[in-house]
Amino acid sequence: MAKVVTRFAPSPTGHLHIGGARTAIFSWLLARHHGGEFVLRIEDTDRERSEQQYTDAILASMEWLGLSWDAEPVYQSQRDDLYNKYIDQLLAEGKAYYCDCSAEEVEAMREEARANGKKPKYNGKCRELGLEKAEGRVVRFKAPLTGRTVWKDLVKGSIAFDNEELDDMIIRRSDGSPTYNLAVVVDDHSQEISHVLRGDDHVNNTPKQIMLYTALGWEVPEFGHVPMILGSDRKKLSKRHGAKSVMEYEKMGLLPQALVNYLVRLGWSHGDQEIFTLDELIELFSTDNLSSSAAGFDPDKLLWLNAQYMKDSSDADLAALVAPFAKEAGFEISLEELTAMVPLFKDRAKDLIGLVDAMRFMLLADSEYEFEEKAVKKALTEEGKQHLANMREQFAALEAFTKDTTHEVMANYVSDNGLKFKAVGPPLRVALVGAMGGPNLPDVMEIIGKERTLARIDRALEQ
RNA sequence: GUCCCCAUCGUCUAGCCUGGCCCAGGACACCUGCCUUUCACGCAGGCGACGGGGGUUCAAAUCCCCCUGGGGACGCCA
Repeated sequence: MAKVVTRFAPSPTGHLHIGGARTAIFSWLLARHHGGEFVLRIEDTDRERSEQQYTDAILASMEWLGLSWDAEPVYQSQRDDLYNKYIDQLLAEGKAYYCDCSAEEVEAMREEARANGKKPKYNGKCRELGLEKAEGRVVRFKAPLTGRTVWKDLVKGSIAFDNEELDDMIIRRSDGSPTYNLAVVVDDHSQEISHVLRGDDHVNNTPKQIMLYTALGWEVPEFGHVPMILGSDRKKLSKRHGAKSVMEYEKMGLLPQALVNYLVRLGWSHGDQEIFTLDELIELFSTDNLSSSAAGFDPDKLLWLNAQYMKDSSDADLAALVAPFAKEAGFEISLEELTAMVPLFKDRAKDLIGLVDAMRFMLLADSEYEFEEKAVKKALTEEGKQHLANMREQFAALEAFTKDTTHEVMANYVSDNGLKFKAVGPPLRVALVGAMGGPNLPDVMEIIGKERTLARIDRALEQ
């Protein structure tokens, strides 16, 4: 196979959404799998809606996801000369023509076609008029009137359109700027793109583009149209489904690898495997096992995957990951301390914000962590407090204050007094945690240390 | 309206091309139990699908046709 070059071509009119991210990932994987190149193109020809801040945000999201690109991004807004060169070429070769039909006229043609039970389209009025270049005239592509345009789609298989369905599209606007389909073809060709992977919504543009390639005498690239992502209810993805930008998932505390893994798995599979490293993905990826039907987005499964990645992270890595979230929540804590705490909590949260939440009682000062009323009532009874006071003395006497020694104190206290663990566990838990849930007590004590353990017991005794 | 695409558990999917190994496998979610001082995690089990109808065949989730349903596109947006 010739060199594989894929691309991702976002238009900077908003943040990078998960749908776009997914096609970007597929394109990236295809290139990496073949040892080819992955390039970026910013489709900013819509000057009204394009903004630099969105380009910056999209690139930042790409980086966060780990999708490296191989050359400086190309900006369509800076290539008018190139587009014009080819539009002029088509004009010179009689494959395009000037048209002076007004918007109202064209709209009337569409209405008429629709009334006749046809697909609404421009009727070719100026096609053979031989109009000269003039202010306010657009350039239209002289599309074939008969025949069929067919291609073998990488994900959907053979797709065919009757050329009769298509009209003479505008390739240069009256203000002189090129339109999307023209610009895309010129760019994909000039950037030597071999495989175009893009959203399903472009299927209808493909025959038009193929015609342009043919008219320009260029080789047609491979096309693959990835189905879109729907909400879990199979309806169009919207805000309330969690149709968010990549950036929002970053803010929620998702790991980029988990998001990538989830998105890839949504519409692509390799047998029963659910979790893939990036290297595995690169090695296994093929458009052959891309699904041709739309996929529903399931936030629960995404979270589950994220939890798996958190569990598999090293303590140091996870600590570095949560650090900004802890800070955001107002906690000043060193990376060392976080690294020590994280193993107790890593499998108790599904995202980094949840992780900070789980650690909250420990992060809070001894004078500030809160007691849950219900738990206090249940565990800090007179009897419970008595046991607490007794154990406090033994903890205080400990020289080495570790999870082993504290556990030993508890175990001995239980057996010496003929008690059940249930008699001392809950009160101590409420004393240290403020609630009934949480990690193993000796582990907690070892981390917060003797002073803080005693301080917390003292506070509990006052409840 | 016209054209294009799609159709397996609630959701993501395996199987479909190369019919029999599938009274359909895995994962998430859900339910039950186990583990545990608690909450999670984990483990074990359970619930749960080939959209409908016709063909072809000894045999169809798999091949063919029709229907239905869903999505997309029909711009001087991308």
